[in-house]
Amino acid sequence: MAKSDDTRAKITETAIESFRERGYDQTTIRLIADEAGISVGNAYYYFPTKNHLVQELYLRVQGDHLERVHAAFGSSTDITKRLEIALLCGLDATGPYHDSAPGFLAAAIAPTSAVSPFGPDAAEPRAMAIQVFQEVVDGSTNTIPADLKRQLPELLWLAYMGLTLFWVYDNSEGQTKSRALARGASKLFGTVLPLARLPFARGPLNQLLDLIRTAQS
Amino acid sequence: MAKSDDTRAKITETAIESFRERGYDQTTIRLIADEAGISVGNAYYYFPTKNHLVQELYLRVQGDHLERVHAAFGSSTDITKRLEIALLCGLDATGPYHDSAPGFLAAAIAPTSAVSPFGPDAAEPRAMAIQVFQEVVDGSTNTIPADLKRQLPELLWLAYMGLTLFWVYDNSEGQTKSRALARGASKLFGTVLPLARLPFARGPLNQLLDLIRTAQS
DNA sequence: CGCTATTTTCGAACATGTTCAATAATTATT
DNA sequence: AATAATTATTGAACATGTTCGAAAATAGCG
Repeated sequence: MAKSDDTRAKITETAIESFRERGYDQTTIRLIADEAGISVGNAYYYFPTKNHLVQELYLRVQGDHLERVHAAFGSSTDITKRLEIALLCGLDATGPYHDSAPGFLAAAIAPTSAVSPFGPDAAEPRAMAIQVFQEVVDGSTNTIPADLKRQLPELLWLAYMGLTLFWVYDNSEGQTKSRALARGASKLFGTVLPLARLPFARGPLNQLLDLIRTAQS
Repeated sequence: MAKSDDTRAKITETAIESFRERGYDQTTIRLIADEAGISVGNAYYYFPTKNHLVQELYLRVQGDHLERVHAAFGSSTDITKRLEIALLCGLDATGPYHDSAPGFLAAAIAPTSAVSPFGPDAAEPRAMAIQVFQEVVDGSTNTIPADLKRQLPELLWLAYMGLTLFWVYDNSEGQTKSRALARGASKLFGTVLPLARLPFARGPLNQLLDLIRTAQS
């Protein structure tokens, strides 16, 4: 099986490198096959789809995100700060791919696609992504209503997906706007979260949580 | 120019019909050309891209949305009710295309695509879409802070885009979940909106509006 | 080892969006 | 009306993701 693993690994590495350097569109299967020294058909023996190769890249990026977050959390225990760190580290991790982000996004968006963040094929990278926000919540010392706290990691992840969507369309120099949005959103979250404990906020909050639960089911 | 217009119209009609019946992927340029009785190259003389044909479909659907909304508003002057109507009518208008929604979405999502809802090529359908929510606001008798009121149509449109995104992934029978989400979100909006007038809500609200303004600029 | 079954590899073929040089049809000009 | 210029149309060609049947390499087994 060593030989087989070799081939697979060579394809993966070649593909990821090419995605990094040339972007999604410019990376053709024929190119990958050439550079990996194999045939086109052989690549398809290991990866049923070009998007399955993209998935390998996602795994790398998610791993990078998690690493960056760990390095950056430091001793921060305020959930607002931790959220900001998580969002900014996410932007840092995806930064190098901004140029060809549209291509990747288009590949990811189709629900039937291998890389749809909601589909079964992407369970692993998705779990890693949610893990980041799980740690944002778990490492915080803020007092948060239990039911909200339970849903928070997934909610924050969803917000992060929204930020990523914005980032794809963000043409500001160095994606400054996205970073500003990340900071501003974290801050806003920080000012709104304490309100969740006020009695009159329970109504709308429960409504919101119910709504999201229904949508997820 | 009559002949030219004829050709263009025949292409448009054939394409829209095919999109309706066969969906995005199954509708190939060769098929359109065949059914329209012209050559492939000629289709490209009028429409630089397959997605430009999708745009024609969007225009229809947007027109349909607006019509439905007008018919359904009736004498409702409560913004909550009007919002619910607008959202549900949107789902009604797009309903027939749910099966091939992923294909359309993938085509629409790329910022460089002709059909990106944020790009310049889609200015017309986007204006129509925002128009719907402009009417939601304008026809309401609720008292709303002026600055919020100004941004509201665009905000609601953005929320509608989110709903549409959810709808694409919604596999419940008849997209029941999306409808429930539309109703629930409207209701929630109805309970939260009055809070915007309370003094202590000004802080977070202004923060939010600022944030969005920054993001848009 | 020799033979069979399985795994791996190959490259041609296909479908489809798109491009382009050539040709036909139409319009404008003299 | 004749000619030049512009517009419309064609079909072949190209790039690329994907499929597939055949061939080669490898593993399992007597």
